[in-house]
Amino acid sequence: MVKTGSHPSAIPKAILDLDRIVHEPARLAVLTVLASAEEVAFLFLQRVTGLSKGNLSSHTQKLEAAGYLETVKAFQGRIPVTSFRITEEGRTALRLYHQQLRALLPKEGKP
Amino acid sequence: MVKTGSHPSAIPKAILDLDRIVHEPARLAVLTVLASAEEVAFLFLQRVTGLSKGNLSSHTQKLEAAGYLETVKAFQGRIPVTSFRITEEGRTALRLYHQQLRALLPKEGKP
DNA sequence: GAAACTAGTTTGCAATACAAACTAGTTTCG
DNA sequence: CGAAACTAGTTTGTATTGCAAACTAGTTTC
Repeated sequence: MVKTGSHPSAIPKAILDLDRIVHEPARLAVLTVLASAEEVAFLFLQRVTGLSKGNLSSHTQKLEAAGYLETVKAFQGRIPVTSFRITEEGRTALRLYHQQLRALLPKEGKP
Repeated sequence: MVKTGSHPSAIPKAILDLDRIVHEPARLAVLTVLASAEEVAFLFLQRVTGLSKGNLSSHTQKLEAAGYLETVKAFQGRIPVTSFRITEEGRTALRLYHQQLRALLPKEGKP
């Protein structure tokens, strides 16, 4: 029988409401790391995510534009070092994203 | 203290391994609906997802190209009706995706 | 038989994501 | 010293998306 009408679940539309800034895997990885530490250096982030520098740079810029992280520029001796901190907004967005995902995951062990 | 080294979790890289075909919200919504019924009509799918026709059409084509659904063309009277069925591969991919998400979601009620 | 409607596809455009190439400076070594 | 190689990160160009407006093909209504 072909489904053409009747009781649509609300889940499909909820999926479309996911925060695309967070949903992008590269950025989700970044936010996840940032959420686990006070401040994280660029190169550390690059190593743990495996992203290229360029790619990481643009994703962190996008996250900064969204207000989800802040960039800290400093020097280690005379070498420039860029680090990042997740903001409260970023933490909130990540938490919300997790909640939304939980809501749309079927209960463990469904056919 | 800035994090520059030490014990990287494996999660960040796992996030990057998510199946992008499934990860796109529009397609995840489609697959989710298809997984819940034997066969689903185009227009029904459009209504429950809220996607535009063009958008839905291209996503179903992409899912078909990935082998995750099959398209069934038929006539209802003299009107053409397109329906979709999830394939075994599609079901497997969706299940795997769910497992991966579960693995990377923190335990309920973490700060 | 023109106008309006149904069902879906193609198209063109804007926004990504990504890595190669570049910038700016530092350290090493002949 | 000064060229070569290295560090840290940004900018750029390109290829891929995601999306809806415009189109195709046919059907029903007036």
